[in-house]
Amino acid sequence: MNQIVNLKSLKTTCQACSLSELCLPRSLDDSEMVRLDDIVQRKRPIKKGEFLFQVGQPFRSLYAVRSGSVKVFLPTPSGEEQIVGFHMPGELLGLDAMEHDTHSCSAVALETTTVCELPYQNMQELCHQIPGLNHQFMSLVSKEIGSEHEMLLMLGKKMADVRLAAFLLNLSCRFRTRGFSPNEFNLSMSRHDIANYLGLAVETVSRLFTRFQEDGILEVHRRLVTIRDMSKLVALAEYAGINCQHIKDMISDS
Amino acid sequence: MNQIVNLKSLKTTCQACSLSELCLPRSLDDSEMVRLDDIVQRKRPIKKGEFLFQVGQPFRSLYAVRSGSVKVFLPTPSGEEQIVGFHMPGELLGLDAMEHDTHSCSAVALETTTVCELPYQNMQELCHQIPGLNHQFMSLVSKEIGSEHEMLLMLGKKMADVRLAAFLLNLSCRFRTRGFSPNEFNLSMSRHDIANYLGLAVETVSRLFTRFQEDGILEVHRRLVTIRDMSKLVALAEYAGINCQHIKDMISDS
DNA sequence: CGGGCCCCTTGATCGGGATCAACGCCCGAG
DNA sequence: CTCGGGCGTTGATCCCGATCAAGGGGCCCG
Repeated sequence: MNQIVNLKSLKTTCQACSLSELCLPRSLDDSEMVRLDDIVQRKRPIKKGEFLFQVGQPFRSLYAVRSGSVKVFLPTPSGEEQIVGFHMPGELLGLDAMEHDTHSCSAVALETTTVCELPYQNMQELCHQIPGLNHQFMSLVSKEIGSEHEMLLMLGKKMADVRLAAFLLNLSCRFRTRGFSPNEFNLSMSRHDIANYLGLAVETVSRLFTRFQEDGILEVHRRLVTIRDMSKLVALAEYAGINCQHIKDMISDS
Repeated sequence: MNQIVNLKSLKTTCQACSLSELCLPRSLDDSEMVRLDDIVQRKRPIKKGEFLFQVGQPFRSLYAVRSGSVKVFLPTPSGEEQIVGFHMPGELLGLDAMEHDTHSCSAVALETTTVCELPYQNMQELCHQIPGLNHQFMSLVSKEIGSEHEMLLMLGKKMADVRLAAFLLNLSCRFRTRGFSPNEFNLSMSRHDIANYLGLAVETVSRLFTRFQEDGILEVHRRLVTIRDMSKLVALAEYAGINCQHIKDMISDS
């Protein structure tokens, strides 16, 4: 009896999910959402360090992060890795695997994480039946491509401090969108991961955090980051050519 | 009368197109291909330096390169640009615009180029009617994401010589796939563009071309590149963690 | 055919960030 | 509690590739 209650609480529906505005259900009506809900498999939480999938595995499902966070990376033969993204609740993973029906990158949880599994076969069928779902899916895919373009710009042209500033600002925005404070948040990834993602050495990232603190931009304690001067951070990141208008609007609103 | 003949010759069909195996028509049957053909608008050739679309323009169509080549780039407020890709015949452009119905990057012809325009609205409808088309479309999108992941790896971790080697090898493969010589080809982009794309300075690229010649890897005359020692090139590029197995197979075949 | 511009190359110097090295701190395990 | 190890910081040095500078050569234009 008790167990049934637990199962029910685990089996949150898309309708009840606070992320539905960010995720696939966006702009679906109630009946459509129920049908999406039917194919979604909500898995037991995965622990920090566990793989969601690994490069080379057959591709069966896409995954949407429900809580926690995930890093996605390309392992190289030499044992290094290149992190290509960090994923937060409401974001989709596994899009790169549709080409060869094989995962071309690996995904590992950065903390205890829950995901919704979307069997691709079923997703295709449902996208076929619900044009709005297909549209939202394409939109998320397109967003992924766009954000990778921005990343190419960072890695190709920008100084180390600009990269870190843009990274922090990006996180800040994503936290805000999810209802968390944009000014104070915990990094779920290590300095090593940040450095790897930004194409820098760990030492450089560490030194930059120190410098940003000295400049009064941040306050940092271990992985807790507090943004003290958003406008300075924006000024730095604007060199990245990233459009920060919405952040400026936010600042002037408050 | 004469004009009619010219129009007909311009109006190549998907069925007759030598690129159909690379492009969207892949795995469609004849009747399906005719329907795809109906929505494809074949435009007059665009000249070197002309824009196919520009950042900020409303998104109406995807484009498939038919002949020639195109560079795609993000312009920054400061007037620089970051090239995010070069596109060859059979490849799709404009995928990043589906998110906001606005182009988030610009595309310009590197030489006289012809493209097939695919009005997105019609594409969506046709994808809905032809599952095979939808699948091939998703596959091409996925491929785009995958190749951008590889680019992130290059820019994040690799030495200049490895980047250029991997770039040339990548071109070589794509020429081969299109029925051209993988060992001798003309670069349609300037040194400046190559440097920009690879996150290097023009001078560095130029010096590397010289060094590769001294090492007997290449022969270069202006934009004509001849690969003299494919295995050395592969050895260099393998440091990039790029899978070169198919190239090795090709070498041992010959 | 001649001039100018752009593309490319080559040389010299500089500097941002990688690398090497060492240490402090937090945290979990025993 | 103590020990050990991973994570993060800081300092010193080095090097790859950027930048500055200059010159050559092809191509398009008049």
